[in-house]
Amino acid sequence: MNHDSSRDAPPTIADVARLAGVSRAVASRALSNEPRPVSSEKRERVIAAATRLGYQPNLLAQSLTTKTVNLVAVVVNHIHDLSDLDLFDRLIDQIQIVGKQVILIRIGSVARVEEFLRNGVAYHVDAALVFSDFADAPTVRRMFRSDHVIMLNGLHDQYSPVIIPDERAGIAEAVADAASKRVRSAALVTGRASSPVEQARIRSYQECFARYGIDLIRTVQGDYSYESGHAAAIELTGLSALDAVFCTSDAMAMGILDVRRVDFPDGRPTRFRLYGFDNLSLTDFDAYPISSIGYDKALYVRHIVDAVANPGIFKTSQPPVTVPTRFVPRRTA
Amino acid sequence: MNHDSSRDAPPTIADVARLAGVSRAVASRALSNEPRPVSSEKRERVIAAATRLGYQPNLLAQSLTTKTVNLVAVVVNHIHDLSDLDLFDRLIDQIQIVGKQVILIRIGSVARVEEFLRNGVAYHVDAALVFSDFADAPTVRRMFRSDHVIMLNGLHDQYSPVIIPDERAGIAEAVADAASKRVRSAALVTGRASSPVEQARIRSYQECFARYGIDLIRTVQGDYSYESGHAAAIELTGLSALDAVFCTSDAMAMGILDVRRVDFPDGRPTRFRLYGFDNLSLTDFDAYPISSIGYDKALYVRHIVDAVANPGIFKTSQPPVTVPTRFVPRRTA
DNA sequence: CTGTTAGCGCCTTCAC
DNA sequence: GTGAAGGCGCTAACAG
Repeated sequence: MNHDSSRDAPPTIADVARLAGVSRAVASRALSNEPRPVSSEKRERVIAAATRLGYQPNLLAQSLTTKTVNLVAVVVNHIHDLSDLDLFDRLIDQIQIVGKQVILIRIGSVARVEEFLRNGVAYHVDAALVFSDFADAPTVRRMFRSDHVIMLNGLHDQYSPVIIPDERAGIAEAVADAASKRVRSAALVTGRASSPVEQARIRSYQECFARYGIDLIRTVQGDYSYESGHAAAIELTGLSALDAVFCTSDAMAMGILDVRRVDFPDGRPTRFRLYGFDNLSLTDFDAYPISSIGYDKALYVRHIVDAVANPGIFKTSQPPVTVPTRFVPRRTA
Repeated sequence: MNHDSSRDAPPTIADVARLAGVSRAVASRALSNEPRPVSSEKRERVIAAATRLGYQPNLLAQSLTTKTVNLVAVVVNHIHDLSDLDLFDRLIDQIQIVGKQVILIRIGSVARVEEFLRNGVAYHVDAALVFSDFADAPTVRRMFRSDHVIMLNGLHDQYSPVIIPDERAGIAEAVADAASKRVRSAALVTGRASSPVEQARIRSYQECFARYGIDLIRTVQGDYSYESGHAAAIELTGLSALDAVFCTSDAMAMGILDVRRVDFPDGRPTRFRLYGFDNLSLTDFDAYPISSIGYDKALYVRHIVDAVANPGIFKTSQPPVTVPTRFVPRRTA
């Protein structure tokens, strides 16, 4: 059934060694990426034999002895949000560049986490990058039998490296922008308050509002989605003395913009200013020129990949690596 | 360094067996998902021991004997397009439900394919799902040392299963819709013509135009992106006798809509009708009510996962499994 | 039902 | 520089 090779089972290193007329050990050394003692004559014979057989090493077997699988787990709730597009493509690319492969694990719910733990269906990976907020650090360490979990979801503890956007800075800039435009009253549209990241975000907004004397007259809970933005907009209609609406996701801001589009001719605010969060590349579309808060995704990814590639440098209780966020003005504010 | 277990190295099945006072084989059988002969008394002892140790099987070692890795490679160009969001989340979820994990492999270029082949960094997976059009069937079989590659990119041969949307049907419906609205002349905005899928798509449009006597007065090449839609719109301005514009992606249609928004008050066409392709969930946003062509993504994914889970049923030269597409009217047409 | 044995494919000692 | 031997963790096959 193999349409590119004459033998049935894939060739092993033993086949290569036999064809080259050397021992398995020599074949192994010749094929290694590290410099290992082999006479250059035999090395060439081995490489020729490997090529002829179309030999591909079995990485699984290799991992069994080397204890390094070159596999990185990326654990997510789902890849559904628009903001995911901006991040994961880059992340996967960079992980591959450092010679590792990505196992993408989708954890739609806590039930899924428990199932994983029960059945042990998770590979023993070199590192796990945890975006999902359904799993905390100890759980993930257990899932992958590895201390090398990198927590990106806010559920970290002192034992694992952490990389987080410093959202306070961007929020402060956005609120300062509003204050400079004489905003006195605001509404805040939030996501799921269960996430620690979201809780911190909300606190930052509240602090900044207080600092600038902006009156937070209404908080509406959404779920980051466009639809929940729609709903929030309806809940906010009628509030007359509303100078600005801050949303903790761009998608929700998009929903609000669409409901209140008459108030934004050409995207510019006539009744209230609109601030999003995430700085989606989607806001480059003409129809959604939403002022937002974002960070340098390339830098974020670089920090993550650094942590993956250099497991040694982390020390217990080391402070999180942060990535600065900043306000990105567009027409809606 | 293990913060959830007293021992340093992760426990192996030998540890579990020792603690339970049984042989490794019995422990293995007791922990197996398949029904294997073990006395229920020993089974319980083994399970208790495994729980106490926090034992997680090493899937790598397991694979080495069972010859099945429960790993599926999903090979993509990138996950950048909006249409990807609608598909991959579902796909990964369903693959996990049948008990397999996804290795997501991003092949940004043909150079990357060659690098993969040279370095042999690809795991020996149970199946490879190929969306990327940078790799053809023989290449992918070589990459993964597996005949079980499922080609979804149009580059298939007779030796591997194929699942493709039947795009002709949806295109025919869309063009019929246009014809029924007295469209006589049209422009076509395409993606990269190098892809066989795109070539077939273009041919389908041309055939349908001919059938209904619609005059194809201009073809513009884009790259599926929003930006290329913008550019195409500018290239199309000035064509006076233009009744309809068909795009081979929704993103390009969105770009055109934004440039010509004055011609679509409330999304409804006043000068020409606009047809997209993909039926993005994004077109549920109020700002982009684009008539499109789409298929049932759940059905598509089901066929793919069926093929993954049942490697046996495919026979050489078997015809492709198709998924019907249909026209989805919205306001722009 | 149970335990022993023999590998899976690979790499790494360790003598030579 | 080389090869033989042992072992990574696990399960299949075999005797009992």
